[in-house]
Amino acid sequence: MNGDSTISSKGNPIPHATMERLPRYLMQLYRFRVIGDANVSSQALGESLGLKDTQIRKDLSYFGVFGKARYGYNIDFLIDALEKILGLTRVYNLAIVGAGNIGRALATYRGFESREFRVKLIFDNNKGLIGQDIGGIVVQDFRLLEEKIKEIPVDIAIIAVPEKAAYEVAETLVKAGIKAIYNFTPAELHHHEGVFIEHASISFGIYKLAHHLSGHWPRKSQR
Amino acid sequence: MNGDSTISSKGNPIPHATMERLPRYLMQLYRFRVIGDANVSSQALGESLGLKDTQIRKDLSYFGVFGKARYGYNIDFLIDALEKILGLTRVYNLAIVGAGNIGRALATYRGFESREFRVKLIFDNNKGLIGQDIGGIVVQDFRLLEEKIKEIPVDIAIIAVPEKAAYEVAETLVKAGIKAIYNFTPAELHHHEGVFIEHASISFGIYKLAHHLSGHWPRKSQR
DNA sequence: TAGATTGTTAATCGATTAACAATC
DNA sequence: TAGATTGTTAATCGATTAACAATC
Repeated sequence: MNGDSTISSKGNPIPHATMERLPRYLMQLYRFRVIGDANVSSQALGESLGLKDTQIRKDLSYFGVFGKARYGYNIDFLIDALEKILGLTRVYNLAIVGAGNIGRALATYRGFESREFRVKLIFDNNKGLIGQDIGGIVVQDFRLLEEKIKEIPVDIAIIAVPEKAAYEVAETLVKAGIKAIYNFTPAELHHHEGVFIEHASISFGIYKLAHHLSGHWPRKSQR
Repeated sequence: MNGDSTISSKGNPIPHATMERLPRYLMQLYRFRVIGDANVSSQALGESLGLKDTQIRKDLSYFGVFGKARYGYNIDFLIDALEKILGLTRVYNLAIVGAGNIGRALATYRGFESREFRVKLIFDNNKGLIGQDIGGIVVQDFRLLEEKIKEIPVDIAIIAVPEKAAYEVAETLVKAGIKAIYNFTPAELHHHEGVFIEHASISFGIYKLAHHLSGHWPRKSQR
């Protein structure tokens, strides 16, 4: 979508699809570690994720050599490698824009806090919400964003406002120097040079389910 | 991932990627309609979504003929067609399992209610939550799920519980006859024959942002 | 009519998988 | 050693895009 090319440690471009899978590999490795496994084969890992073993080996091969023939992959070592690849070796400060239902849920989402993502700031433009405490953080006036992120540097901003407001919020974030945006609205946010935007659409997935359940569509028709 | 093949009105299989894009087309067409446009070219639609015009035409061509040379696509007609394709011509009853932060946010999410998705039931196993009212719906004991969905038929179940509990919840849902599951946990849910499962991962997207921001990974190394 | 835009075919590009030598 | 499993090459598969005749 954007000129999204990352280069592997061997100089090859990393397929987009590979990058999508790595977090799933990492999560599954955590699960294996919890149950006490020390190593895992590409076949076992693939099976647990509904993927072919060759897919796993190819994906990992972009980043170097992690396995041993006959033994598979050392889980601790591979976890370490994937954490490095995914940039999970440092802490990321998050700002959430929008203190409505979704924003509040994300502010206290354990999946962020249990990893290296720390919600530091929450903004809204609703006077009824400004000043409220959400999980230990006081909601700030959105108009103070630029000022506040000078005090507390923010790595990733989450947009959790109504769709209509999302475009303006994105503008403001980009102008304030934010380089990574996680968009929880259906808004189409593009064209911001040098800014990474990830879309986490809440409702799009349910359309696919609806399509599956209904299983019909119009025939040729019209003119 | 699963043997996910849908067949178009012309007998061709519809690419997975196409199905992912259709909801975005539909949303963008709503936006064009709101501002009063009557038709749109594949070029204009593509530009607004960061896609090539040929991509749009090819995607639509799987389902039949919707455009007119020289005029592009009639927006009302195309919206109608896409709604049919996506199965948005009927109402879908939703059940939410998990009345924590995410579950609550989804229960009152406008993006569902404003479309043809109606939250009808909310379940949890936490005594402190059972009996609570969330947006007009009383949280029920999860153990009563099978019984309750006999009274109120449910088309799609949303899983919004802690990951650990997700596997068991999915089992229960499948046993109760649910055919479509929208999974908001990082759990890997597979292998349920005849059941459509969509994953709406909240945290995976943020790993991609972290990777972009960090832009490093291990070199060859180890043995 | 002339020009714009469609739907579709063919070419390109990218991602997955099968096959297999290397190796533990 | 024999057998299992890796990393990688080559073949396949699928998705995107360029090109263009058809058509409004």
